[in-house]
Amino acid sequence: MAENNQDTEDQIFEAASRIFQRKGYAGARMQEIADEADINKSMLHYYYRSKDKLFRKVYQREMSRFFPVLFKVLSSEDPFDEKLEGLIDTYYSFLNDNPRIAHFILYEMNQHPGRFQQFIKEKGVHPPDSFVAQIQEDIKQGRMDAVEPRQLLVSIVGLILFPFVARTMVEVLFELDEKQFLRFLKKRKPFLVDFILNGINYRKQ
Amino acid sequence: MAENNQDTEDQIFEAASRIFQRKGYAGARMQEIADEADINKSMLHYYYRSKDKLFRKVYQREMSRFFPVLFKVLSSEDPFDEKLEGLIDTYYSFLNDNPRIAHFILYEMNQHPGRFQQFIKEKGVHPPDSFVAQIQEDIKQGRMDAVEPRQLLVSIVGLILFPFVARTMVEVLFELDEKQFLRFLKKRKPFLVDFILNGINYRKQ
DNA sequence: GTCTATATAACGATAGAC
DNA sequence: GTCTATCGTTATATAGAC
Repeated sequence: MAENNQDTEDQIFEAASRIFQRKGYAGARMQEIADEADINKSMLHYYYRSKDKLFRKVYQREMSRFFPVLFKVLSSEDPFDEKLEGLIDTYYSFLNDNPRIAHFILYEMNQHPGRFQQFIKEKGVHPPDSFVAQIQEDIKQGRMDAVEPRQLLVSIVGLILFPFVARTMVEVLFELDEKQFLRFLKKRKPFLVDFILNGINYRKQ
Repeated sequence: MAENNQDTEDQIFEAASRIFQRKGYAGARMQEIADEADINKSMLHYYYRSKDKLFRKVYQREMSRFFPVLFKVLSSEDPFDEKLEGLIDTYYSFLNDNPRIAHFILYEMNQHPGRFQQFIKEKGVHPPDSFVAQIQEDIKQGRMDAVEPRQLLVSIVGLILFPFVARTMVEVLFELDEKQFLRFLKKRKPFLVDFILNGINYRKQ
């Protein structure tokens, strides 16, 4: 009882975030969010007016969390191989703490491309120029094959994200329980570093 | 008018398949499916009883289309590099004809893991043993690095699927219109072959 | 088999007491 | 701010005429 304003508001928000990530906008129920927050359903409307407005706030925050994690690492000064390792480590622990976020983002993004585009423009989110420049320099210096930076970036992100997005597929087809799946992920980190560096013929000088 | 039984039934089914793939189960409306099929809404219930039953049939068919495309190519007798090229070609043209299917499958799979597992067991779907055996043989013969076959398989599939699943992300972040995106995909095919073969240090003998 | 009309239930949202 | 009760809409599903 007597839990008030900011606490209640946050509690609703976090509950909504979990439910929307789990069920998507259309599949989520206001009653379900209220139950998850252990709060009366009418409080949701009191603080957020409507399901749509509540969803938009959740959407904004999850988007704002997802992309900086990715792009911040990419814009560091480290050489490519170290950067790659850093990215994989950072991304894996982030996705481990937010196992549904990649799914949520990919799904809602395709559901409302316009909303996503607006978000990206307003926030000025974009792959760091310095990353592209670094790759071009590495190619010029003969440290890697002449690859298209965008193809490489999509490949790296895809390789990292895919097991999280397709977790059920991996678990069921390979008959892994949760523990075995986590071991699979752990072994994937060194595998990916080797695989990607080999893939572009990276050689440190 | 006067279009009867099998035709009507199929028309409903195909319309439902498109709408469910576009909106997901929760987001799809029976009225929307009826409109898409250009058929009276009560016909949906006449032929399929309920939204749930209609969805399950669509789910079954899309699953039954998706996995064989993947696993059939993998179980061929071709050497690894040719198989890889064949897989990329086949998968790309399949995904091109069914641009929403990967999304649909990944989403509904995670929404009902139990249903997916049941489907996989009943249909006996699994990665072909011959593919694993081939990789082990190639490693033994020194034709590729000692990689874990499952990590490699997940990587290949992820590299192919990701741009389709994250299409909006790629288009918006790279500021590509539809035509430019298709060119990106086209250039991706040779890129992927090189990238993957290099990634495991494949050398033909 | 196909249509219109309607039952039934679920859900988002609001009113009003405290 | 929090609760209960309820309104208004929309969605699925069915009844019944043709």
